Amino acid sequence: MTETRWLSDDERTAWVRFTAVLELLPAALDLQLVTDEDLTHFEYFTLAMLSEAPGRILRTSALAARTNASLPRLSRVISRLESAGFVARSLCSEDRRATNVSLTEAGWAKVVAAAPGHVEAVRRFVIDALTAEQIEQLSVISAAMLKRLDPDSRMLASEA
Amino acid sequence: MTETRWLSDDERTAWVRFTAVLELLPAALDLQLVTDEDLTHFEYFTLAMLSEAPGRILRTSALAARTNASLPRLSRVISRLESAGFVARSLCSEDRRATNVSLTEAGWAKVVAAAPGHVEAVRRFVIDALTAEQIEQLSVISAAMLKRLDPDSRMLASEA
DNA sequence: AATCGATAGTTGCACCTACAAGCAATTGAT
DNA sequence: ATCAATTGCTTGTAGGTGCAACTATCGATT
Repeated sequence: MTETRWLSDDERTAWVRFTAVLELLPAALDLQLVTDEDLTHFEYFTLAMLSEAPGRILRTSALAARTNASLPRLSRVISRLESAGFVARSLCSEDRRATNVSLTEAGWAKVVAAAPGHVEAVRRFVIDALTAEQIEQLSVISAAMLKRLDPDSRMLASEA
Repeated sequence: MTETRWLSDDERTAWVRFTAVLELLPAALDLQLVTDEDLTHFEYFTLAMLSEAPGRILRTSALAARTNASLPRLSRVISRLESAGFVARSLCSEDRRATNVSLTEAGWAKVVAAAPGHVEAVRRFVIDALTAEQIEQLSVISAAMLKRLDPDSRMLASEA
């Protein structure tokens, strides 16, 4: 094994701060959605991805790719959203193993209702805390990290 | 309610990318530690915080503050680390409600063994993906977000 | 010193997620 | 046409975390 390259003081400071953000920000966003809309961030994100899909319908595995969720996880989340009336499952005619998940009217209404509060939280904790220049920097920096974290950009791709 | 201020295109791009990082990075760091060291990132962080404390000992609530954990969560994590032999509980002489948690020799050895791999992962996914200038930008940006997320900087403070 | 409220920590219960096993449908090779 | 391997999704089981309830102790007041 080669010698460990420890972090410099500047690197360490940046990392400690960034780690704190990684810990606190998701919790803060979740809290807003759970208290205001009774949705976890992941549930909201799932509904949001569906709402942006053409026809507001997606196959389960396509939705899993967009939300970076495992199939088992997504399957249960869909079940919950289904019993809340926000999504509906239907069979896929092309491949009878597959299931399509579609956003119901109630689900669409839920996204529309929840979006402003969520965006407001994103502004409060992130966007409005930064200058336009810093937002651009964050964008570039995030892209650089994503190249390492997700080389195939499965997370961002709208499906080839 | 006032009119929603939606995100501009640039803001939205930055946010989508940053969200992906928020989702992928913790999972990537966890994966390295779990597979290589059989420790969750939170367990590692707990041991690391203890290892940096004077005398490698801390009261449970002080440790909870440093790790941003609820007492119930930390209590159970300590129980696990204790049965693994990495930490030990002892009674606090000054306040008999409190418990001190100390790092054992085995716990210290575990941190020492795990640190290089973890730092290497941090480098691989974050530090080495960025220029020195970008690391400085990330540091400043994180600080700005933390001011909103954690106004009292409980997370970073080494306890007043 | 007796008491009431706050604090330190643990535990019961419910929920969410991961991993692995399972079932059904599809694809590819013979 | 048939069988084996793969794919799409669901479910059984185990483990981690949050919230609320609980015990024990401390501190302040009377």
